[in-house]
Amino acid sequence: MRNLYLTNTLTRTKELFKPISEGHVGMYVCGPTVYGDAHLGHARPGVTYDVLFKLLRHLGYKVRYVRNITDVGHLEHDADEGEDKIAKKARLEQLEPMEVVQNYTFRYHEAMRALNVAPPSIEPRATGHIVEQIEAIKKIFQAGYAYESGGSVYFDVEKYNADHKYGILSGRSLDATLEGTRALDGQNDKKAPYDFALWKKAEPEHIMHWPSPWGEGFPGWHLECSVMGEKYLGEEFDIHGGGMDLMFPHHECEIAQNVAERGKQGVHYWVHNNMITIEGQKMGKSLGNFITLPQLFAGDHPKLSQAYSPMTVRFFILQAHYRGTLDFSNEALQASEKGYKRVMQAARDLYSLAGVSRKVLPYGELPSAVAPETCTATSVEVKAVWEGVYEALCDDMNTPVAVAQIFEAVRIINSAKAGSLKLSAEDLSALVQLFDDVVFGVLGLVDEEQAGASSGVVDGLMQMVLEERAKAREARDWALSDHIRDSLKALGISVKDTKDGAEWTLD
RNA sequence: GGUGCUUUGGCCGAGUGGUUAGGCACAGGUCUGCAAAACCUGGUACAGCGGUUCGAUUCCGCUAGGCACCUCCA
Repeated sequence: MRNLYLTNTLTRTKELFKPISEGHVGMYVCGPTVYGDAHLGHARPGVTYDVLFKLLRHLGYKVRYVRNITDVGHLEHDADEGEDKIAKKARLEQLEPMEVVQNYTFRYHEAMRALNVAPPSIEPRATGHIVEQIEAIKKIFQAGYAYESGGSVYFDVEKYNADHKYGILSGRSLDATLEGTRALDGQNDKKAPYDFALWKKAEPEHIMHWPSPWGEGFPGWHLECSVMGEKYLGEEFDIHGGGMDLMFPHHECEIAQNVAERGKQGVHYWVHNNMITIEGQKMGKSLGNFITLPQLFAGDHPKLSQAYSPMTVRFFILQAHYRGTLDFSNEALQASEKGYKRVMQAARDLYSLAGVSRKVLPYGELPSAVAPETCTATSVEVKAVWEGVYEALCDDMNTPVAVAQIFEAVRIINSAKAGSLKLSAEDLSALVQLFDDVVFGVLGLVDEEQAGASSGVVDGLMQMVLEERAKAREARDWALSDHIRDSLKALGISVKDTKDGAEWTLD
C-alpha cells in the first residue's frame, strides 16, 4: 500500500498516516447545521473530505466515514440569549423545528449530490443522540470536570487545564483565550468566561428541549461530535476533519470533553480545510456576502455573472490545496469551467481512442478499492504522469498538482488524437485506468455532458442533422453549412469539424 | 489587544536553496472553406529592506499590506 501523508493540525506537520487498526480507517467530519441552504463554503469540506474518503478507499483501506447533521444545539450570540438557532428560525417561519431540519437536510443532500460528494457511511443527527450526550455529561461530572449552575451544566476549563492542557490543538494558552473573550450578557452563571456549556437550560419560549437530570434543556454544541464520534468510531479513531474555523473552540472543546469523559484525546489526525473567500474575505451570514449553492448553480446572485455547474465548482475547489484559502471570482470560476470541459473532452477522446465505452457510475459509487502499485504504460511520458498523480494525491492530498498532471495527460491524449504522438495499447489502457480510478474515481468528477445529454433520440437527430450538413459541405454550400452550425449554436450545441467528421457538444 | 497564517507573472493557483508547475486570458504559428478545437512557440513572477550562503522566490530578521481565529460559523 502506498504511503499517505497528511498534515496533522495537532503537530502542524505533515505526518505519515498510520491507522489504528491496519487496513481500516475511521473518519469523522463536522457536517452542516441545517438551518439554511448550503453555501459555497460548505462545498469546500464536502469536496475535500469526499476526496480523502475516496482516496483512502482507493488506496485499499476500508473506511467508515461519519459526517453528522447538527440539528440542535448551536447557541445564537448574546442578543438571542441562548435561543437555539433552529428553534429561532422555526418560530419566525411558524414551522416545527424538525420541519426546518428536514427541509434543509434534504436540500443539503441535493447540493452534495450535485457536487458528486458521496454520502458518508453514517450520518448521525444530534437530536438522535440526546441520551448518549446526557450519559457523557454524567461521566464528565464523575470525572470532576463539570459543574451545574442555574439549570445548565458547564465544563470546568480551569480545572481541566490544571490536570491536562487546554489548547493543544489551537496552540492557545488559557491566558490568551481569556484575553480575547468577551463578557456575554446573561451568561453569568459560568465560573469563567472560557467555560463552555455541556447542557443548556431551556427557556420557557424555547421549543426544542429534552428532559435531563438537570432539568429541561438541550445539549451544548461541542458535545454531539465527541459523543457520535465515539459511538460509531470508538474511543479512539483515526481522522477528524472540519473547517479551520471550527478548530477553536469547537474541536478544542471536543478534545477536552474526550479526555474528561474517557481519558483519551480520541483523535489521531486532525485535518482542517481552509475557507473559501469572496473578494479576500471569508463568506459568512453576518457579512452578507455568501452565495448559496443553489444560487451558484443557477447564476442567481448579484455577484455572479453567470451560472456555474456543480462540476465547475468541484474542479475549482480541486485546483487549490485544501489547506489554503481559495478566493472566489467570476474570472476564476470561468477559468475552471474551461479547464474542466477540456479535461472531459480529452476523457471522451481517450475512451474513443482506446476503443472502450465508459459507463457512467451511479451516484455514491466509490472508486476501485485497489490502487495499482505500478504503471503498466510503455511510454515514459505516460508513466511520469501516472506516477505524478499518485505522488501528489498521497502528499497531503495535493489535488492541484494532481490536476496539473492530469492536464499533462490531456496534452498527451490530444497529441495522440491529432496523430503527432503514438501511444501503445498499454499506454492507452493505463490512461483509461487513470481516468477511471482518479479523474472520475478519487477526484470525483462527472462528465456532466455525458450524464445529461445522451439519449438515443438526441444522438440520432444530431447524426441526421450533421449528415445533411456534411452533404452541404461536400457541395461547397457554405451558406447552408454555416446556417446549420449557427442554428445549432443558438440551441446551445457547438459543432466542430475535424478530420474524422463533425463533432458536437452541448455548451 | 492576544494567537496564527499569508503576500508568486493580467487572473486563479502549485512548488523549490541553483533545473518549465498547471489552468484561464493574451500574442504568433500550424491545421482548416470559414469557425471552433487541437498542437507548437512566446513573458524568466515570486511585497520592500537587510542577513546567512558560492548561490534565495525558497532559510533568518525587520518593514509594509492582507486574512483568519479569539463569538455562531465549512
